[in-house]
Amino acid sequence: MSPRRSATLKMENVLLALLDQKPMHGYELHQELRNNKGIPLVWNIKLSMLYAVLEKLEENGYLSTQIVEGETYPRRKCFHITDSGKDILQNWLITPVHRIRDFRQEFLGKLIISRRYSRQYALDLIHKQKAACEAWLSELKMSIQAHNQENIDEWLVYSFRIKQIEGMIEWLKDCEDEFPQPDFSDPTNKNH
Amino acid sequence: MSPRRSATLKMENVLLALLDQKPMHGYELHQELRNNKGIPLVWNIKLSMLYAVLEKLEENGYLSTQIVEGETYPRRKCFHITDSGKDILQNWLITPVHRIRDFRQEFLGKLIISRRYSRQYALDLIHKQKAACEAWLSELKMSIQAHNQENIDEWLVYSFRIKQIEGMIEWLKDCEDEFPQPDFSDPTNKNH
DNA sequence: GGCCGCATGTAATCTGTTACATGATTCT
DNA sequence: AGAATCATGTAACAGATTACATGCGGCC
Repeated sequence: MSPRRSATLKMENVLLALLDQKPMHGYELHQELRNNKGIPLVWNIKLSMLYAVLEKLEENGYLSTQIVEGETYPRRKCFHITDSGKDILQNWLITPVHRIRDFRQEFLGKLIISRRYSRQYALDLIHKQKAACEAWLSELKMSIQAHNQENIDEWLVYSFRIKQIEGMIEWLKDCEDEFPQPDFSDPTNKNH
Repeated sequence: MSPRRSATLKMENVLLALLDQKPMHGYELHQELRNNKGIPLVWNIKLSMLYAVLEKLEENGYLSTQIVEGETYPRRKCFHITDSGKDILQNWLITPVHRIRDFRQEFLGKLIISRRYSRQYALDLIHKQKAACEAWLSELKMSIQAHNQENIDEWLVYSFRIKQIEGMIEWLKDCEDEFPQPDFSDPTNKNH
């Protein structure tokens, strides 16, 4: 009864993705995160916090658990991703972020994760995000047109956002070019 | 005894700045914020939250209060900025932000507020922030040099940050050019 | 009388983080 | 025996935000 109401997940999806590769217990997951090259640059989580988040994900039904009594090590609580968890993760990975402020952490997280699945995944995400950015850009350019006289404060804010988004778009283009390896893990068609 | 320990202020300085112009009560301050053109674009605060923040600022000694019993209106609690509050505000206004993620909200807030004091204030802030950005940039360029082979995840993160900061620097330069009015509120020398 | 604007706040909730508690195994 | 690592959590605290409570005065 009363599964804790799920606020929309953000970086928690990173955990789902790691557990989608292989089931792990909390401590192991934490080491996996620390050993990772890219993710710690955009997301850090303390061990005690990790346990709390995993519990929340379990309450929401995205993870199931299994106690493993070991003879050579203390008991472990092993987390498996559920079908519901896979749905949530899948959906997160193909959806661009909808707010500028979510780009620097959440979009980078998505991209790093999506690249682990396949190059095509990552490129699709990049294309969708570029479209979203271009929509923001044209909206902002209308805003700045509408207000450009008199008010400098508005000009400051809007022109800054425009510059930011232009940077994002340029960078997304760089990314498209910068994924060199032809994808051989996903040959020409969908899931086998 | 035990004045609530002051976490470093961020956007609360905006309130100090408005109260530095003239003392106001909470409700009035809130309207002042809403009527403002620039600030609501970077910072929104609900009325009930505002009261809580004002109380915190008072406990920290940055504001003092005075009850005003009116005959034609309900009783008001009028907030005045203290010398201590002026120090904090002054210091905030001349200090660039030290983390990239504080730029889009906190730096824009500083700049909008500093412009109300004088053009020279704003230009000084811009120069300092540009220097800080350039320091970040050269640090990041070293990081990306050190890691550029093999690891794409690191490249993603560092190259994005570099692009962001380059955008900031360009925009700061645009700002310098875009403050047209020769400052006549601060003629040639310091506070009279 | 009822609603809106003025004016102030409290209580509850949610989120994130840190500090602490516990205990087993392995290494020296 | 003592320290480090493995392993899991709870309790406490801090911060932001929402929802709710209260009461006056003026207008329709």
